[in-house]
Amino acid sequence: MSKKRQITIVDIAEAAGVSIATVSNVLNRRNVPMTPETIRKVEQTAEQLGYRRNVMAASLSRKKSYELGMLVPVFGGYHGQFAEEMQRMAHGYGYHLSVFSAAGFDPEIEKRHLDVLLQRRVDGLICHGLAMSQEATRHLVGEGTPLVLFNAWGWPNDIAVGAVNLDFVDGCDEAVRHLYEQGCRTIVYLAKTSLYATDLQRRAGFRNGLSKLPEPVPYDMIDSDEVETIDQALEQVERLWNREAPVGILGFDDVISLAFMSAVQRRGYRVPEDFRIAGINNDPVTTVCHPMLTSLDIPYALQAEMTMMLMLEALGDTRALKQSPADEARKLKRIGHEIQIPLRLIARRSSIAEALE
DNA sequence: ATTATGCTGGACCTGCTAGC
DNA sequence: GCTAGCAGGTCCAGCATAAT
Repeated sequence: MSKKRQITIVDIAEAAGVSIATVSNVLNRRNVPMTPETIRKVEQTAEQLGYRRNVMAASLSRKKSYELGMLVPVFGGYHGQFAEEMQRMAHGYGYHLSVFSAAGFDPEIEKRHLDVLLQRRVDGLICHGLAMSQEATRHLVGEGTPLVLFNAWGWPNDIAVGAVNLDFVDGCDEAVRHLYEQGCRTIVYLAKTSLYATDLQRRAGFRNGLSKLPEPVPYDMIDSDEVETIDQALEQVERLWNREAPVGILGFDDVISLAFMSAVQRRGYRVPEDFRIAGINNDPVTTVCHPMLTSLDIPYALQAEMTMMLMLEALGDTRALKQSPADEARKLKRIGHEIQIPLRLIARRSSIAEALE
C-alpha cells in the first residue's frame, strides 16, 4: 500500500491564496504583523485540508530538532518517575523527550540507543551514569551534542557538560544517624551492587554515618544481589544481632526495605520494636504499607529542573539564565560541574521509637 | 518624504537518489 | 564519481501599499 501524499504548507498556501512564508508565520504563531483575516483564512484552510506539521522538515531548516534523548537503566521506580518529571520539564520548554531504557546496565544496548538518538539528531542527551566506558562515550558524543548526566559521579566535563546527582552520601549519613538516635545498636545496609555508582554513593554515606556515631556499632553491608532470598539476608542479620537493642536497617530502595520488612514480620519479629527500617525513594507505597516506611524523599522536580537548566545552558538557550532561587535556598551543592541535590529523611512508624505505647 | 504594515521570494538546511 | 534536484519547512531581506 503506497503512502498517501501528505498535506504541506505549499498546499495550504495555494488553497488560501497566500505565500508559504505567511502560512509558516501563521501556523507557528510568530510575532509578525498580520491581518486577522489572513490568520483566519490560513488556519481554516489548514484545518480543512487536515494539515499536520512535518517536524523533520522543520528540524532540517532550523538546524535544531527540539528533541532531547534520555537514557535510563530501567523503566519504573526512581527512573520511571524521574523520566516522567523530565518529560514534563522538557515539554514546558518546548522540547520533546524520547526516553529509552538500557535494559539494566548493558553497555551494548546503551551504545545502540545513543547511536539511534544521535542519528535522529536530538539536540541533547540526558543519561544516567553509563555502564559503557568513558572513552566509548567520548567517542560517541564527541561531535557536539551536549550530554547532561544524572547520578553520575566523576565524569570529566569534556564528555558531559554537567551532572545532576542525588546526594546519597549525606542522605544515607542522615539515615544512619536517625536509626542510631532511635536506639538501634546494630545497623545494616541492604545493598544492590548491580546498580554500581548509586550503590557506591549509598555505601559511602552509610560508612560516613557510622564513623560519626558516638560509639562504634556492629554493622554489615549485605548485597541483595548476592543472597538467594531476602530471608537469607535476614539470617545474616540475625547472626550479627546481640538482641539487646533493635536492629537498624537501611535498604538500597523502598522495594528492598519493604521486602525485608515482610520477611522480618513473617519470622515473628515486630517493627519497629525489634527492627527499625528505612528505605530510599519515598515511593507512594511507603504510606500504604504497615507500618508506614521511613524513607529518603527524592525531590524529582528539582532534579529535573536543574538537569533542564544545564541542558538549556549548553544549548545556548537564554531561558536558562532566568532568575531562580539561589543554590543556598535549595540546599544545592556544586562540586565542579556536578550539582548535588539534597535528600530529605521522612521518618515514619517503621523506624520511630517514641511512637510506641 | 518617511514610516509602518503586511506580505512575498528565495536562500538555505541535510542526506539521499537519479541522471549524466 | 560528480552534480543536480528533491523533500518540507524556516528565516530574513525586501517589496508594495497605506498612513502620517
